[in-house]
Amino acid sequence: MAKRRKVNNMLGLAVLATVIERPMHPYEMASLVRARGKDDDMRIKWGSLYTVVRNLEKHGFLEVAGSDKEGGHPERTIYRITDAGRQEYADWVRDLLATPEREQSAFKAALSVWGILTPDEVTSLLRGRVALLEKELADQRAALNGHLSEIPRLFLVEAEYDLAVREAELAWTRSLLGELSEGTFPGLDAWRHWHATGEVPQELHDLFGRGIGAD
Amino acid sequence: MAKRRKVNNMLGLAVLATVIERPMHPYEMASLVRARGKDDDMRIKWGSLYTVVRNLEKHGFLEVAGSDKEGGHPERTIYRITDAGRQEYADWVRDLLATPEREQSAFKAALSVWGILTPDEVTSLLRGRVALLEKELADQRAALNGHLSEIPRLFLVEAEYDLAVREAELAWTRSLLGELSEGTFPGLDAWRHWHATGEVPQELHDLFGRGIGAD
DNA sequence: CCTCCTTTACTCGCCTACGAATATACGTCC
DNA sequence: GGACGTATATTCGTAGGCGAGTAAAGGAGG
Repeated sequence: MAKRRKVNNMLGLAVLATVIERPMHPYEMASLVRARGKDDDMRIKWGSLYTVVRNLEKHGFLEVAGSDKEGGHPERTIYRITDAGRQEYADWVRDLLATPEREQSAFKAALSVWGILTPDEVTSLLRGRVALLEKELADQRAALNGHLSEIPRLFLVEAEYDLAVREAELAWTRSLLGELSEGTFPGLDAWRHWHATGEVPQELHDLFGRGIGAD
Repeated sequence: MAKRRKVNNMLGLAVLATVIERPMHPYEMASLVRARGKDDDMRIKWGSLYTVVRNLEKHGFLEVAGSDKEGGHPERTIYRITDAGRQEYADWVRDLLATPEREQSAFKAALSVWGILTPDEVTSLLRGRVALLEKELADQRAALNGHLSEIPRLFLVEAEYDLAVREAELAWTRSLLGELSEGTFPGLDAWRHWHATGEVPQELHDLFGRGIGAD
């Protein structure tokens, strides 16, 4: 049901996942997440870290296990996960796995308004996107294969998932690009004409009256 | 380059996309976005709307075109897009189209820590996810086909994109689920053993010493 | 024509997110 | 050994996000 969590920030999940091992101070949690390469999944914002930890404590998912003053001045506070915290953690993961969430994508938003650019410009921009994506994906795939040789898949499924989804994105974009550059995308002329003359072509005209896309 | 925008909220893009047509007041922008079915892409948060509009004005992308007092008390302020606003709008769209952004997904985060659940529970949760996803996608596909019969594809690519990506997600999840339920996913026994006895299996043991996933 | 519900339209205020500043310890290179 | 860069740890300020509250207007029943 994707209920609203007391602590919603995904960084909180990373914190719980880390501190469940043993009590530690916030900075150490972040370091561990980073060391394990999971910071790629849940980008660490240093400003948020301490807020999130404090919130987790406020809601009883963490508790202070003492504070460490030796060495560094900044008096580090050590946190320990509580039973409620373990509960919340597992529950959260269950929820995330079971409930498909519609995440909003920037690219999708851009596609929904691409009409303000000319088809030719769009084509060239998408060509750039595809090139970048190809390169990124090649690197990503190489990195994954490298890791797979020393780490069990159990700890790498999220990377496999990410790769699969991005590959689908690439494939889709490529096919769209094909339609655009070969001129088979329907309405291309009207689109071009509209930008050239500023006048709305007949076939689009009535759509502007009511809301475009309205049922 | 994905530069940091003065106004970063995607709702701002929706606002610009709407107010570019003609001057209007914030509520009308939101209504139009909703009427056009684009609220699916950029979910409208009423609290954010006015903040975003005010910010767009502060940065010179919108300007006040007068205020309307007739009728409703709440004194509506009419905004008009400026040249800078048109510029920013096009620029923003260009940027979003050309630059693939790594969006962080909740599902991905969950997959990165799925190990705390037992493989059997994960399997059952994913089965649920797949079922939900199938249903949602069937609806989405039907809706898209319905729209395609009356609206040019030009205004529906973002829906096609979304569908394609979510179908890839479904396919990937299905295949993972296959491996899990047929027992072909590597390390299943170790995983199960770990949860049953609480002891870390040999093959995972050395991974916990250093950071898992560290290079 | 009075009541009540919905739609229109916006404001308020809390909470969160996070960049930037801060401050010490720890090497290391000349 | 002192100057300087980098890693360790945390606090602070504040802009922004957004739920919830407010309030008039329009319309539908009785």
